[in-house]
Amino acid sequence: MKSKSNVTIKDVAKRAGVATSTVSRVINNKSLISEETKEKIIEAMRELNYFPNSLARNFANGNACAIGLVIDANDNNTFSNVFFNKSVFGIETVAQNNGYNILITNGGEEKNGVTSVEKLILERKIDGLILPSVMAKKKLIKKLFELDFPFVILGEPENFKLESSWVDINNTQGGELAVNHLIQKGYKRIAFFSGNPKAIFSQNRLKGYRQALASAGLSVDEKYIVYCEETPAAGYNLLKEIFKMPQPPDAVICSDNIMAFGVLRAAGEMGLLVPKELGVLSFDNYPIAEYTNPPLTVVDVDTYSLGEQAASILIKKIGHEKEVNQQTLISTSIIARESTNLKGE
Amino acid sequence: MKSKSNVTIKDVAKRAGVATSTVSRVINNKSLISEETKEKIIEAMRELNYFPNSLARNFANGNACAIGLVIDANDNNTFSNVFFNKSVFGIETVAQNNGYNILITNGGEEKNGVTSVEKLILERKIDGLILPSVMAKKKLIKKLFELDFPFVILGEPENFKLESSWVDINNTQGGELAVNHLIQKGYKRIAFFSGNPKAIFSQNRLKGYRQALASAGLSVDEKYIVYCEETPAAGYNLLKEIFKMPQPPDAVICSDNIMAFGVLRAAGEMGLLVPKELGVLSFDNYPIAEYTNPPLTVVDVDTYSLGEQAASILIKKIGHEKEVNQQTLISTSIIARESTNLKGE
DNA sequence: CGCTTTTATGCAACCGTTTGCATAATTTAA
DNA sequence: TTAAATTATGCAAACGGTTGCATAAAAGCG
Repeated sequence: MKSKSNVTIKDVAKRAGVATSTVSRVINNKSLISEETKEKIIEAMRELNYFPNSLARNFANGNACAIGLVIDANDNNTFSNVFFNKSVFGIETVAQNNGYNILITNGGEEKNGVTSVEKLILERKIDGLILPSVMAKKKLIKKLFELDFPFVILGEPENFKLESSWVDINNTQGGELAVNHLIQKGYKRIAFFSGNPKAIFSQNRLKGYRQALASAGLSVDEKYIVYCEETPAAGYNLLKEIFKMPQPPDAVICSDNIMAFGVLRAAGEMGLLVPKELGVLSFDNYPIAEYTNPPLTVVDVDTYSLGEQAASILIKKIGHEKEVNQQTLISTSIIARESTNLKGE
Repeated sequence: MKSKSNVTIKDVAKRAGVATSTVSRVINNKSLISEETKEKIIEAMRELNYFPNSLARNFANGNACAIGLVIDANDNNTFSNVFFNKSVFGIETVAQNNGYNILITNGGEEKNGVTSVEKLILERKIDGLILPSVMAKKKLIKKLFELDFPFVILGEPENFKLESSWVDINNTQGGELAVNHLIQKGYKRIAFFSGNPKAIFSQNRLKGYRQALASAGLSVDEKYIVYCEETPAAGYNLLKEIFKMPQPPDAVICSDNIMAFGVLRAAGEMGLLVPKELGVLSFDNYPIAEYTNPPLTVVDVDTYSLGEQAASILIKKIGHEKEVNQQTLISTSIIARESTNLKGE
């Protein structure tokens, strides 16, 4: 059909006066080939401008050289999600370096009882799967085990936590880091404006928050822990609300930059000086974080590494029949900016 | 090698008591098959839980069912770039619906005189290419023509503008829209804070700006047109600078949200009321735009559609031997917010 | 120096589909 | 009623690699 009359391995073999198997062995540098024939073959390949047809190779080898990446069908902001994007970049880089392509798929839809992910696997389009924890439903994971199909979860999953491989940001450590930074700067009454309490990352951050306060010998005031949406409006309202308390906090940890944005605005309106009278710290380092007024101290999460790790674990799994499961946590770090600089150092 | 002992077309044929060719014809619903055998075959496929092996299909058909997407090797922010991401989402969606995968590749590196893009093509890993205009260098495009390989450029290119297919945001119309909106709101002296003057999109926006002013019978004050980096600092400095003029502008169009951010901060410090004393409008609608103080009026560019268009043009090209080249412009629209609401309507 | 071991290469089957051509079965035309 | 046209299906050769097995040549050994 689509011919373009291309050079094949046979042409190379003929030209070099050897069998196709020998050429194949040179391409894959397998077994022992004498230096002499090797050079002859490489020369022939160059002369004919030969490139191995990857379709034929994949077919013969029975692997697609592709890894599937499930995206959240319900979140049509997935692609404007910085968290997601940077990890995709990490995945992409590692995959590329190992000769794998990325195949993005919508996790949701089901057709005649077969999900699109399942179809991808059964049609042999992918050799492994990376999926965000929100997509790691029991049913799908069971299916993957059944098919003995290699996969890695992005973010700590709710189910099969021990039986499967996953990579996550060390949110507990991040929560500790946030509190320790604020304490070290001189803040004493630290509130926590959390996102969705059902999300595991929220729970872990809170865990770190509690641990760090305990280690510092400070008590946890449950009224200082509040859950809300990750919007500026929520941050704005929450700050105004919490300052009605007889003893309001002197610092706030926000689970999101956008929320912190609202907190800063509210502080401005209330005439509260940041960082003198209120420290503000947020998880994640969005591009806007350095441009807020004052610039925002953040817990930086390295989602690029997250992606890198996920991909390299997956590729290892694809290679070896049985691999021990692996759970990896990526450490966070503080980027200190003006919003928590209590002593004006 | 990697067996997993899967059901093949032969098993289905045997089960249904027909030849493999007949099964194949049912899979591809080609030529005429009697309803009777068709049903028999479909039944057999269901019973055996058969899924066609896409590796074998791709090999037999000689197409990879994949489209390459070149990313800018020099821009390691590519993946945090909202513009880019939304268009990728659009490309992805269309590709998926047409049975194509996306294969992302780094445009830059060259090895033994062969770029990675070229390698992808020669190894038959992709059937078509989408590349951003910054990556559409003369050398590469010539190569693509030589190989008669289908491609679409994302953004108006500098070279081969007429010979190749491309899709872009209608930046000229966007520039007009911005000016018209401001005029309609009652602003009279409109400045333009542009990005890189060498970028074609900047030139087009400026063209629209001039055209709209001319249509409205307003003269263009060249001192109102300034180029700078797309950072808050640049916007901040530029506004302070321009207000040293004897007759400063009463509105500013920024080529980027981040720049507008700096302009708003400078206005705040200078005691300039937005929108009463200064209208501020920006290209692009970042998530922060609705959370600035006051919320920012923007020219919204639909990069999702941009991606969709690019992908569907490419897929058409892949299908038909020769297709007339196509240049498509995606219209922009105004999202009016408080920052240009001069009359407090 | 003959025999075993090692090294280098060729032969041919195989991977699972697709498809041109041949043929059998059925319908149409005259 | 028979030849021609149409419809439905099968046969087998591709597609371009990879790889187990066989074998020839070279090296090592006693």
